[in-house]
Amino acid sequence: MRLTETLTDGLRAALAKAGLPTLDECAWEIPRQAEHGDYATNAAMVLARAAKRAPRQIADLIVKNFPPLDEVERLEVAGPGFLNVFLSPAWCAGALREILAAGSAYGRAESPAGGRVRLEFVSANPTGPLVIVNARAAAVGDSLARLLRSQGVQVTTEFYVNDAGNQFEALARSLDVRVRQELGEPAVLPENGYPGEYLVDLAKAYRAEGCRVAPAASERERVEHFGRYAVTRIVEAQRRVLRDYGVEFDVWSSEQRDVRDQGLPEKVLAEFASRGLSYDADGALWFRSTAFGDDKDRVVRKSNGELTYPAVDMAFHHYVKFGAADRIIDLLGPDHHGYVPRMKAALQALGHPAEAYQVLIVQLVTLLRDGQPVRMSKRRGEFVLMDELLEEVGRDAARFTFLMRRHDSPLDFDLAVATRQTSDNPVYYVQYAHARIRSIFGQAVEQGIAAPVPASVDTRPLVEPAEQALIKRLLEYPELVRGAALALEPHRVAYWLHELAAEFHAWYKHHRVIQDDVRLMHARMALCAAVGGVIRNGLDLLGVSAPESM
RNA sequence: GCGCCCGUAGCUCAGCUGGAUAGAGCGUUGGCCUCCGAAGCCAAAGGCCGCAGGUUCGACUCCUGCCGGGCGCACCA
Repeated sequence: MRLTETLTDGLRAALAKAGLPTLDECAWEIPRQAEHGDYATNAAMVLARAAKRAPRQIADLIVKNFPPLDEVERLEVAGPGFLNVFLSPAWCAGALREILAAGSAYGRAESPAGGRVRLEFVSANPTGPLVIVNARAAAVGDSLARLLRSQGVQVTTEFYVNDAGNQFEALARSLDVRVRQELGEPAVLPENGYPGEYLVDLAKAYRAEGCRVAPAASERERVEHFGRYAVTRIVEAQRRVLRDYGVEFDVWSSEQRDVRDQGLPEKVLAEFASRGLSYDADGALWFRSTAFGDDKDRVVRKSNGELTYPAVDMAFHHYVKFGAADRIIDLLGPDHHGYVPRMKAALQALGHPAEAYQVLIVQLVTLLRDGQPVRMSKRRGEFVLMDELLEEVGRDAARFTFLMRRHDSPLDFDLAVATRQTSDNPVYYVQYAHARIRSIFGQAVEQGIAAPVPASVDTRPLVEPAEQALIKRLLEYPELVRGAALALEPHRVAYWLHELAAEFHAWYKHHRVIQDDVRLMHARMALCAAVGGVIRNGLDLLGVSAPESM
């Protein structure tokens, strides 16, 4: 059971015993000042109105009636009515052994009961290579999946390939032109074509593989032929870069194969029609999204008979995603946020609760080098590519840097800082703490010192304030992970790890681990092992490695 | 014009769903390696939390209105 749950139970028992009204929710916080205890709650102040008594009076009653708990050394009432809890050092010492015993399971939910979540991210168009903002979305999405899974949620990660519609056609025609150019034929890119160098390379590959299009192929067949080839190759390349980044998707969905070919958009339109949620106007078919909070109604079938993109996406969400999950989370770029209300409207119209569809906006990334904006390469018609980023700064530094920021806050990514292998770079600071700990154990082995058995370590010698603080910090970890998963905010884990590393480095500087006092040495080795283990668990949630040495 | 996001130290950003005296990194200044990894540690300086109201025991946090920045407002995707 989590510590705050135990405390809440104790609080409720005290309230009952004192004849006070109970509390549905109890917020525990970790005070900034040590004098305010290890945990504090404002429960007495919250109850003041319902109980018709002064907060401090209620707090006093709670203290008097609080059941004795191993966890708690003493309770204090402070300020306007805060209830401050001081943990028992003896209990903390014992808890350290439990952290060690739990190992990689420490911080994971005990019971797997989190429902099924469909988590879509990156989903870059199959019209070119992945760029830096895709790397950010990949880091956030993958870490979210890890976080949610650690809390017992069944997560399916998904990359949705938009291999249909106008841009598919534009891509196909662009490749068609490039192939003709390879053959020495005069051909120019269409108005909305893709000018990137990569299509020239793709045309070369196409030729080299001896591919060809039937001479008698119709326009329609040419588009299909070149479009399929281009999408297949580009998606392959995207998948490869993501794999190098440590991100693998459970599902790669295809707009064409999984939605359009299944006739799902028509089914959704029929559904709308049968419920009176759509109407004809100006030769087009409109979905009455204003009935569900959108600011204007939306076209779902154009006057030329084609489906609009949102119509297809609504079908995808309703049938495919909700067909396999209770909850949908989409990570979108800021340019798509105007699109959210209509999707919400559609899903509510189709009977899904509003909270079952969540959208996280992953903001843009500005690339800097030593504080100066990195010039986009106009010649290539491209930005900074994700594989270039990985090559330059590496996977761990890239991921950690992205996860040091809230996803909805625009990010300045300084290549020079991320590349630098110094303290400027938070990822090395955290990894260094782990490597240092491994190094201590390596040193111990060299000196013929056996590591203590976690379950039987006497942790009582850990009496230094810095040691008590470290243990308490480690005890926060499960709640931290839970909170980060609940809020869908992986950056909390990154920050917390940085704090833990800082506390460890400071303690390490002032306290020797390997020494003559064997009891103390074993206790400190246990502490080191626990810190190292938690750092490893935390980094794993971020998809960042915990190196043995650096 | 309407909608969404963002204004916190010189810079980049946290602030745990409303708590007690505002946090970190970088940068600046000054210290620390005969001792388990100096990719480290210790210390100093640095703030009208954009502005003004409101809600309450209590606001960086919630509400309203301004100011400033970003992004959206298609029968594009």
